[in-house]
Amino acid sequence: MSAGVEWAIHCCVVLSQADGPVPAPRLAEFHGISRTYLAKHLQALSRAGLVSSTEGRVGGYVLTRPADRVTVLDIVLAVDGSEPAFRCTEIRQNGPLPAGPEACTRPCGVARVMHAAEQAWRASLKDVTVADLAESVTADVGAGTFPALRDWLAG
Amino acid sequence: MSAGVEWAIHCCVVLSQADGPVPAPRLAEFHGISRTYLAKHLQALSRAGLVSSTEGRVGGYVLTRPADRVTVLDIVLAVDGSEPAFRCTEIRQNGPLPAGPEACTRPCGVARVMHAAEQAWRASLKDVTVADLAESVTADVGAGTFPALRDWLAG
DNA sequence: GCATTCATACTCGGATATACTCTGTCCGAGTTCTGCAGG
DNA sequence: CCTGCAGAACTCGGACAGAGTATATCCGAGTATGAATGC
Repeated sequence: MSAGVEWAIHCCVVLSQADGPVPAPRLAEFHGISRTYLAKHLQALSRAGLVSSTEGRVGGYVLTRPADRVTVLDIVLAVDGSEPAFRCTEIRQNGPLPAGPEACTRPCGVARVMHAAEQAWRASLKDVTVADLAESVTADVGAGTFPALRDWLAG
Repeated sequence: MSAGVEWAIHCCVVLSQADGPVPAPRLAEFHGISRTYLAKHLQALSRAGLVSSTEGRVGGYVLTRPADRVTVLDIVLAVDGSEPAFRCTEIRQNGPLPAGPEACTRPCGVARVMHAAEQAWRASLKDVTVADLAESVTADVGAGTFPALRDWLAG
């Protein structure tokens, strides 16, 4: 899995606590990561419609939806792509003893199992929102975190 | 996800229905895939202890355990590695406003969510055995499939 | 006819090239703020 | 003092290299078979 997913999720949590638009370089500096590469992933979020970008001197990124309407799954799919991890190549239709296409009216058992597992994975990610993550931050490192963040963003 | 996972699973299903050892080239020919590359993945299964290899003229691969004791998760982890897909880099400890290591007594919320999703994925794969897959094959393409397979392997 | 020996053919296993995606970077297009000149 | 304008600085967006991993391949080590040979 792409490491940019982690960056994107953390950035969304920060954006949910910011008052106005936050530029990409500021987000990168806050997390101590590469400015230019983070910008690439933020572009992916923008293409997916999760964040809205404004240009100009006071521009930056803003969450388009309320934090409790943005799921972790949304972010993961936006950054890593929405294609399933497992792609069935139908090898049962190859070789000297093939199961003809007419006999394969539904996906083979292997594909069904992998698909079900991916659905379970997605369902688990869909249950958690950015708002939930923000709450967990305050629970983990203290309630003063986000006010300090806002101060740092303003200064 | 590696495409070799699909190959390995199908090969395990075939091995569960074979009477004796099956050589890697035979498995590759049956599925219409690369001989040498399949051999590499079978080596992974051998290292993981899922299959046992015998050399010599009548050698080949055999399942070490009964088919109903081999889960799809076992095969996936053997081929793709057992490391989790998501690796937390603890970027909350970076930047100008870091959450010190002393405040991070447990994994951050993001890591917890990703870990839970991966657990759900693994649990789903662990529920299905090679025996279940073999049963689904007979249900999908007919009961005469495996006898024909055994005939082809013998011939 | 039977045991022994040897050549052989077949198997697996690891070491070796290539293609593709992820990672990281750079520069151009566009927009807003700010300073200044003029009325 | 207010308004209009021009410049500049800052922003995003897409196009451009490098590294790591998945893909594909080859050849060497080892073993059971089978035939040939000697008794």
